[in-house]
Amino acid sequence: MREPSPDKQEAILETALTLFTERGFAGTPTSLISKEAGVATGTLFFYFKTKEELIDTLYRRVKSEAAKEMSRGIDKEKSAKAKLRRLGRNAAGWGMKNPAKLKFMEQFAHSPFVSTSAHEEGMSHFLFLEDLVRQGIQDGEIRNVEPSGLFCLMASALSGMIAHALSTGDRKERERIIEDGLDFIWFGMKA
Amino acid sequence: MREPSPDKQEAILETALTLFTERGFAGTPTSLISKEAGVATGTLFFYFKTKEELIDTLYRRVKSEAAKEMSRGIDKEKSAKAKLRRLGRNAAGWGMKNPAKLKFMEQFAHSPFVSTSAHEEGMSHFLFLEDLVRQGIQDGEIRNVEPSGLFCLMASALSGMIAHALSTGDRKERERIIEDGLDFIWFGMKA
DNA sequence: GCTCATATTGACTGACCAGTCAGTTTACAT
DNA sequence: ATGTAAACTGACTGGTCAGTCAATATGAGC
Repeated sequence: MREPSPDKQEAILETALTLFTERGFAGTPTSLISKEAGVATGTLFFYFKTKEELIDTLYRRVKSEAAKEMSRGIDKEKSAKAKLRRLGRNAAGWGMKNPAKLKFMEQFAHSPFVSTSAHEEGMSHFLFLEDLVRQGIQDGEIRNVEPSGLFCLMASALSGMIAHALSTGDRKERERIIEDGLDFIWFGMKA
Repeated sequence: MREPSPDKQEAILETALTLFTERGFAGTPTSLISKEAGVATGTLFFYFKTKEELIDTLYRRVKSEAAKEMSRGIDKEKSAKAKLRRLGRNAAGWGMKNPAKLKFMEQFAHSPFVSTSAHEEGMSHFLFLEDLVRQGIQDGEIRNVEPSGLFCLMASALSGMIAHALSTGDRKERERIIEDGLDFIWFGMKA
């Protein structure tokens, strides 16, 4: 018997990530992915039944990783304000370190190539964030408006902020953009 | 001689808009577009040299229309706060009335199918917004941080807000989402 | 009505590509 | 060593589709 090689699957996923962000889903033939990943066409289809399954897996992974990185250490903070700020900084840090994954998320967030179920699963990882908002409202730290609305506003502002921070090469300026962005979000939410 | 028919070109663009948002760029064959638009394949390629030229034209048009609608009547307002609120309401109103166009913009904002030049032209229509922010800072109404950063934050929050408002059918709730969103944005910006 | 330029048609083509499969290699068990 | 189950290979195929083009329809000017 032989064991499936996590290395090969990983190589395929990583290559696909880069190529999909650079050339789009339809613009990248599976043959190119397998070639760049150093495996045969057949191998790609051994690990992923279809091209769609490949992008779906990729989407789930990236979303899940992003959510995990963002939530890192927020229970250590006690106030909603501090939690939110920590979360924002985590998000920014991850985005700076993984621009390809970030671009991938943006590019395929509304894409019909990614299945509805993958989109839903991706969303689900960020639900803890809505709870965080809800708790902040209960504690009187956050303005009492519909939490799901605040969550949307915060998430999109965050994403816009990171994209903008990435557009400059200067580290100092990036930090300034991030701090300003976090201020914007906090002032928008606080009671 | 015969004149090119604006009607046919319009029908093609309108059909393409719907199909692209529903099925993606690569997912919609030109043959389907022409069929649904009620013209022959050849006619589509008479009005648009390539499929890319078609989506580019569409992108430019939609972005330009969106910008125009958003800026409607903002010179009537005197304060930055009032201008911003008017702009936000315009944007929301347009988005509610043109969900397909909005979805198209979101879906293709980061798409490699749309040429760089079309992306740039699309962006350029929203530059007046950055000036508005700059003016507000000068007048002491808006917090003194880099205007381009504020612009990004505002734009992404706005877009997130509209998408969220569209997800409910109830008119009253929509209005609440919009008012809450505009508050969020304003509190985030004001001095 | 006739002419002519151009709009319109749709069958066709050449290229491309997702996914298959018959065969080959690998590594584990006995 | 040998058997064997599963990983791996890559040439191949069936289908699809962007874009072409020779033929035809249309309408403006005479």
